[in-house]
Amino acid sequence: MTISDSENRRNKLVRAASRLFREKGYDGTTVRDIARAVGLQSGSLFYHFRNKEEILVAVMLNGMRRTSEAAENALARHSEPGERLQALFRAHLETLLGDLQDDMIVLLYEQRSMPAEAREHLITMRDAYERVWQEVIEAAVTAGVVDGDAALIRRFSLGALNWTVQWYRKDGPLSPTELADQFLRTLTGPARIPVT
Amino acid sequence: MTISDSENRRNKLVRAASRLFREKGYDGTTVRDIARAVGLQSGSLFYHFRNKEEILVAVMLNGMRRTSEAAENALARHSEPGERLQALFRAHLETLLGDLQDDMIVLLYEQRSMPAEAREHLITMRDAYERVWQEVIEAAVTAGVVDGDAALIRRFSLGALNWTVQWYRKDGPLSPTELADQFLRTLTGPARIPVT
DNA sequence: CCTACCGATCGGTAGG
DNA sequence: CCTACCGATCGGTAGG
Repeated sequence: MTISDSENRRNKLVRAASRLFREKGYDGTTVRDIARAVGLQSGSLFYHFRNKEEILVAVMLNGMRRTSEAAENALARHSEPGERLQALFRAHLETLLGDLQDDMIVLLYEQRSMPAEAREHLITMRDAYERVWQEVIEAAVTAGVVDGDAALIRRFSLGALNWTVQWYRKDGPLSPTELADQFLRTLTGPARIPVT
Repeated sequence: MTISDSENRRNKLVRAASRLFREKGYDGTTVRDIARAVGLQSGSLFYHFRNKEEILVAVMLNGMRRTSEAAENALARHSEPGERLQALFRAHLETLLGDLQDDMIVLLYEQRSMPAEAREHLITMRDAYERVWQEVIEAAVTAGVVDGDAALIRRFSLGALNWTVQWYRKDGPLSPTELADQFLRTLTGPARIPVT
């Protein structure tokens, strides 16, 4: 199966756009910036996308889809509540700080610029993702891995994790996986989570 | 002491701008939007500010200054490590979700649009603020109120707190103060923090 | 996919 | 603080 040249070019445009949107914001990025990044004239961009918003939608859906997939795959390999919580922390942070980091940051911070219909679709996907978190945390509470209200723990955890994009450096001392484990330990207290 | 009309107008512009920057982003807000919000012609705005960036700087400094002041005032009233940590959590969230919420959200999310010199000034202020957090958390670790690495706990906590602007609703069940206490309890585990 | 272009809007200024 | 305006740039289109 070969990837058509047009599809390939489209993907390059989406990747260039996600980097630019992250650096300069959606409103601060021009269609000329994006076209230039892949060696096109600005008018040619509209052969691949109907308008600028459509590029943003592609970036966001990409980030959201990969986040959900990573969580699913990680959870499929564990059944014990503490391990599932750990797998979810790791999957989230590995996706957030991995090679899709640009998409993820745009996903977190440019919701405002989304066209209404696509934004609603994204919110539906995000709600489903948060329900997964809710269930995993509820099971962890029941098992005594963590204490407290599950919804608060979920918001507390996702907030702390999502905020890492503000300060995490790849050349720092901790990998995303190690950082996820450290954060989880902060939440559970020492020695309540299995070491794998 | 009377406030001059000009100063008053300037303040109104800053407040209108902070609301607009929060709603539509800095790049998505035009000087015409801001001027219209206080009943001015767009050209007249430049009688009060040299340029658009200067308005953003005013909003950001406002938010950062009030955050630091709130923390100082809160800490001045406590000496016991657990109480100090609680006071800091409360002060941060009360400022973040209080009547300066627009300024605070702009402060958190529009750093990119700041002119270089003012941005460096803000970073200096933020570093000082985070050092206060670091010291309070280190004291709390020493006192056994929380376990773990102080720098990680600081980032975890500030991340979780700052993220509340994404989902907190004033008409929800918890006040900012109550939410701060709940979050702190999530961090410390049950019954390690004094109830006041 | 390029060339050539358009109408709209932007931040900002001059002169009063 | 308003009027009148400017040069630059924006997202997007027509025709090939």
